[in-house]
Amino acid sequence: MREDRCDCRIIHKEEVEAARASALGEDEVLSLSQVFKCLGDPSRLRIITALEKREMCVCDLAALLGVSESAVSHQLRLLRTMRLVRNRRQGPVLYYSLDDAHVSELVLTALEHIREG
Amino acid sequence: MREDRCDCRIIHKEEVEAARASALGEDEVLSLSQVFKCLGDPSRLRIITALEKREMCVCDLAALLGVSESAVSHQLRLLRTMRLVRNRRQGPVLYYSLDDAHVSELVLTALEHIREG
DNA sequence: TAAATATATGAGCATGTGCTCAGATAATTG
DNA sequence: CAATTATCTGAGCACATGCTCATATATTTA
Repeated sequence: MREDRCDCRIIHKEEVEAARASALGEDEVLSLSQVFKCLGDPSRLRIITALEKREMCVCDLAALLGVSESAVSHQLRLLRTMRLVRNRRQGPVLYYSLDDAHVSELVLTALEHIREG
Repeated sequence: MREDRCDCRIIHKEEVEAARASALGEDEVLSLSQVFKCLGDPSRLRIITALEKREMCVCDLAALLGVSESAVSHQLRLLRTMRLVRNRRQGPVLYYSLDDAHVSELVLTALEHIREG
């Protein structure tokens, strides 16, 4: 859609050009947004903050959140897709834990942000 | 809904109790999710990453993203509500910039995460 | 104060999201 | 292998989200 828009409303043309030149690629912006979107849900955040301290299985997470195991399983799939959590199987039970340190770091930084409001 | 669910599906009762005891408060989880949700949109992320390097006004941001000024304005309102950006007025023009260092930090951490995939 | 510029806002609509329900899959047990 | 337990998955529905369009507000200028 960019093509059929006129430039007459641009106040600082050079700033816009500079911003466009240094902007992130479309793919990276999309991946970034998916990671944040994944964190942008209360249920998934409660899962993540629980997993910060211990690994947990699906039915325990469901009990903790007070929602169905199906719902938790759907959420965990999303979190796994974005590599925010991983699991290990022990018999029939899948134990979930955070995938790497970035996840805790993101939550911690955001917590700082809202707490200093 | 938690009350009318039986506990028979809990495998590790003590873990669940411990998790529940150390869980974040409902309000904080909600605020956290709103911050991440705010970051979880490509348009808003493009705004934020542009503002990391320079302050910009609404119409320039609209030109940069290739969307209407109205759309940008709506997004900026959300970002302002979550204290992710702030603005200063210079005559009729509002210049937007990032609100604090947490914002860049969040984006940077998430970038690291997706780049090491 | 009327006109122009820059931005904000509300309503409405198309699309996305998160849940539930029903059923499938995987691992263990008798 | 049948039954049980733990988890996964697809479909469908209620609600949220992000855009556009029309209009309102704010600031400057003539």
